[in-house]
Amino acid sequence: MKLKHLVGQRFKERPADCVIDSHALMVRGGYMKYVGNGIFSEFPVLRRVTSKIEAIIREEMNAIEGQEVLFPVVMPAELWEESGRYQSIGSELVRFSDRNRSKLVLGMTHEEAAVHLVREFGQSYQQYPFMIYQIQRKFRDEARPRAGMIRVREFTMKDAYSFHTSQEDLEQYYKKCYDAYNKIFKRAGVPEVITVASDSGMMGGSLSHEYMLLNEVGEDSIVLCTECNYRANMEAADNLVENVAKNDKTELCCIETPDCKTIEDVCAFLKSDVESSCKAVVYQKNIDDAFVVAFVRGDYEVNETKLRNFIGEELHPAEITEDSPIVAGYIGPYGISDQVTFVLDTSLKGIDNLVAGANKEGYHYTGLNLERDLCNVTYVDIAKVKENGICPCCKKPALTIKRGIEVGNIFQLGTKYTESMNMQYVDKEGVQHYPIMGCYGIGVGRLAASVCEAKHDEYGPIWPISIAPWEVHICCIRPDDEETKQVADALYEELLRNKVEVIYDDRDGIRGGQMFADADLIGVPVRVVVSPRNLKEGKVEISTRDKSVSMMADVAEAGTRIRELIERLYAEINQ
RNA sequence: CGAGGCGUGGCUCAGUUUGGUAGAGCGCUGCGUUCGGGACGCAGAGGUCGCAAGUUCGAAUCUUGUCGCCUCGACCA
Repeated sequence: MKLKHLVGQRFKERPADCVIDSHALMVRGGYMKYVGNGIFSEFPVLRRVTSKIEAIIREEMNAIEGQEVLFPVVMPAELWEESGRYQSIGSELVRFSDRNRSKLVLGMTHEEAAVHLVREFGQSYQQYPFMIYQIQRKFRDEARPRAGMIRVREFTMKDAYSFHTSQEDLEQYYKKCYDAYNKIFKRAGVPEVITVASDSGMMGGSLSHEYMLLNEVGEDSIVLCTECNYRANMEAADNLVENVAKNDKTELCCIETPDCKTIEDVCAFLKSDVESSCKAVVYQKNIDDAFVVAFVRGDYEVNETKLRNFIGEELHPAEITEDSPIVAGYIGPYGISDQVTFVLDTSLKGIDNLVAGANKEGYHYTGLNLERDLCNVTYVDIAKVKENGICPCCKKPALTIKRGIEVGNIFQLGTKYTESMNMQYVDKEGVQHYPIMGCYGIGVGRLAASVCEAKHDEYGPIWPISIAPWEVHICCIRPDDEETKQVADALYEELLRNKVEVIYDDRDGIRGGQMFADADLIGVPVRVVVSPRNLKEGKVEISTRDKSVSMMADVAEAGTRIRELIERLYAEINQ
């Protein structure tokens, strides 16, 4: 490919609306073009990256007996009504009608389509297990697309669905898929992708893992243990708290605390510790606006995912008015209105002498002892883990919190979809059962953008060779010089003959600086500079994008040296 | 959906306060000089100033409405 014919313009200035580097570089480098909110087209450079990622995924999925299929993007609403998700999913699912007023949806995930495709095939236990997958576009009407290709509305995803006749079989396959995913990320040049335990969310099911690329721009908080291998998404991380009983039980007192609406105010006023105060966070159920109050120790935050899972309903932050059965700023578990559901976090357990709101404007209780003063006290883990928190695995206070980009996930789904959509098989004894499912996803475009985010410098992406748009970038400086042009042309031809993927810059009238800047933006791992200056010594210059290799090679040997270098780069990734 | 910011050639932005013939740099076309980290000169092309209504002799500029984008929040396999 000659660079002068490559579709997609590169330019110097950082676009104003790009917040993260990968987005700016991919726009500047002619990788992608904005079409609409959260919607982009891919130029050839990016398409070459994403198709390489797709090829790697395909190989690894096929290697664990995956069978590639293709589901439709547009599906009749009936299919989604069968599983119940036509109702249960919010506006993220695009719903519309065709000319006959038939209700349709845009595929945002394909569990329904997968079950639909195989429910006749899977009637006998003898067909199991099997896995089907596709690599396809999905549309999700995200509330707020952002960060370039990281969070978009339309995107390419590999989604896989496996079907099993026993939980043991699912678990065995889940492990295979777990390993296959690690291979995929390693082959894509990001072995640093880690797995974390995750919350299953709307997918349902029990066990699930997310694959995270640790990066500051990530949207997820990841809890890691520095002493053992414990890793979890903040949403799913267990929070262990050990309160040391002080045995200083005192009487329950109601004390006037004027204008003390925050924990800090109250603690300052009463000269008490935040650690022996009780913070209230108020939510309302989406379904009927009923109030739910979460009580956590003053220095903790509520983990809304864990709270939502415990309540079993969708929640939203409360709007407290004068008619509400609670008094903003003075909410406490003792004497709270019985119209309100409240949950006590485990961080409150074992505190003898608690400060909490008195449910009365301008008053707090001191000396509250939950087990003594309330009946039937149960504690639920609904708080966010804190830095240096106790690891649920090794019990050491060694937890740390980092940001991560979710590039893939795997779920043990169970029978949620096979039951609701009535997919059954008969076993040896002729008894009907619902197959057990697993599902496994990787966002292709997000992975490309994440790799760019993780591996770039101020001049452009530094693509791992396995997913780079090309393997070699030849810069022919001064193509108006006859010998230079001849040598560069010959090298280009030789590499093409040897099936090397090469992008060739032989533009006339372009200065070296601009050629290098363009090459940096395209981020090809091996760069070859053919110029009059080098040819004076009978050499061409071969270097890597990350600057780890830089050498001069004789013209006659250049092709061989380049191919050796390419092999070495592949070997480094696959070692 | 809530709060804030911004919409002026392909890109980055000035001009808006105080209304008076639409600007610069990059990019693009042609010619010339240059030629290893985004060169220079000359000559060009390209904009209903997001859209609509209003005020005015006159609106990029003032008013109202509307659409879009960005950020934070809500939301989220």
